[in-house]
Amino acid sequence: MSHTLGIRQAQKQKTRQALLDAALELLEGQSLSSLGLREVTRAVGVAPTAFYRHFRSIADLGVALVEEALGSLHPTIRTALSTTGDTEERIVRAVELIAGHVERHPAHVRFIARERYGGVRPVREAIGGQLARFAEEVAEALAEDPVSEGWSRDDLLMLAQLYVDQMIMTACGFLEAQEAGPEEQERSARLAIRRLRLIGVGRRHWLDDGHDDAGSGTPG
Amino acid sequence: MSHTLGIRQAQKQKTRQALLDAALELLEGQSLSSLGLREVTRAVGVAPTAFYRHFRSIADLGVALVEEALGSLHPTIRTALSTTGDTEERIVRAVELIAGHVERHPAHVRFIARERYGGVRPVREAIGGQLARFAEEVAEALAEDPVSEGWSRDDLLMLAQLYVDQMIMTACGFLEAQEAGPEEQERSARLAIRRLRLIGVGRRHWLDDGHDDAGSGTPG
DNA sequence: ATTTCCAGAGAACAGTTGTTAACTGCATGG
DNA sequence: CCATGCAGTTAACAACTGTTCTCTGGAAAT
Repeated sequence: MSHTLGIRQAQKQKTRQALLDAALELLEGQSLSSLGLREVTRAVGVAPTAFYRHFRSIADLGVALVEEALGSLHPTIRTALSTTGDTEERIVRAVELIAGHVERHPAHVRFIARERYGGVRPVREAIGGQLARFAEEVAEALAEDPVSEGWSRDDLLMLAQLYVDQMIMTACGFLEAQEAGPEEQERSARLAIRRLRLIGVGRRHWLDDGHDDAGSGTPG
Repeated sequence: MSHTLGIRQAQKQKTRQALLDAALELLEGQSLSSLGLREVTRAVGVAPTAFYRHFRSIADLGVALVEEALGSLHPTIRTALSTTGDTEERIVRAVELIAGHVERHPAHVRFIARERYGGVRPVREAIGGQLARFAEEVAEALAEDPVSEGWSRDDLLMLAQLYVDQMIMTACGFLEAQEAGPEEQERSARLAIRRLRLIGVGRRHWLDDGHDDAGSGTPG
């Protein structure tokens, strides 16, 4: 691992990264299923056949892009979840964190939003897998919160998924607001905060009303 | 309107509908931005040039598909919102309604989910416009509910959008569950119900805690 | 009955696509 | 130092794309 990889491998990874970058840029104006192999190689300035040295197909490249866009986000989320503070503070912090991420990696966010239900099955599944991992991490963090006392594992996961979906929708909102001026971004932020607030209120009062759900079926 | 349109116009509309249907079917395996004009006409069994008699471009056809998929949904939603009953009953009713719609028009739902953040700008905007209309209708219905006493117009719209987004995500869940067996559909339904329940709890306790938000800025 | 109109057909255009094959040059391992 | 491996090139393939122009048959209007 610590061994500096040779000139050969280094150059290969460089072109591979160039392909990924070019693809991501081209994807700002279209979907993955319409992205052409030649289109990508042309943008990089490399022969079409060179593509096959790195990816089996465009779908394969798409999966790699998912890894790049979401894979590195796990530690960020973990640290964000472990920050202490007032409920309100944590909400604002989370929204700011999302806003920052969208501002720094807009193309990545757009790609994920676009391909989450996009036309390329393997990519869809890759994104779904990563989001499921996020949800589990959030659920884990929620479980350690004293507010979650008495919550079933199922309900915790439900709430975690709700938070993950909310995170994505907030990111999408910022993305749309980004090309509509800063005052729209501000509006998006305030909207996201209020949404999270409302979900938080629901969370704190979840066990107040009786939830005699006969279908939950998790007696353990 | 009541005038029976001539043989000429009738045949034209028939071809137009055939193009829409064929496109929708082809879109189950790809995104709109990769759908070819010739691909569609070939599926219908018509000359490629005939396409231009009905649509200026594929994007134009996409917008027409949005109209078809979402336009007819407004009355459904309005009636669904005006049904009376217990909070829990209404939630279950709503989820059942979504499940039924997905089962009846899976291709339409898939299309909307896929193109909401898809690669074709006019289609994205058409979907966004329709969803905004939905949100306004929901907000209107919420305003008449006694639970909404004391709510600001802004907060009502926030909640309405949350419900609309929830509707779409529930529909997407059913779509994914559809190709995974009935027990997965059941699971999706129960998950959606609990989500709506939690949001409902948050709604009922929204005004309990003080929300001295200095940034809302809607004094009028 | 005759003219007008127009949905759709047909052919052709220049470009594009993914994929195969055989190649070249250079970093690498023995 | 020399042989091997392999990233990237070149050329060619059949198939496909959107768009234009010209044409035709039959419904509609006069």
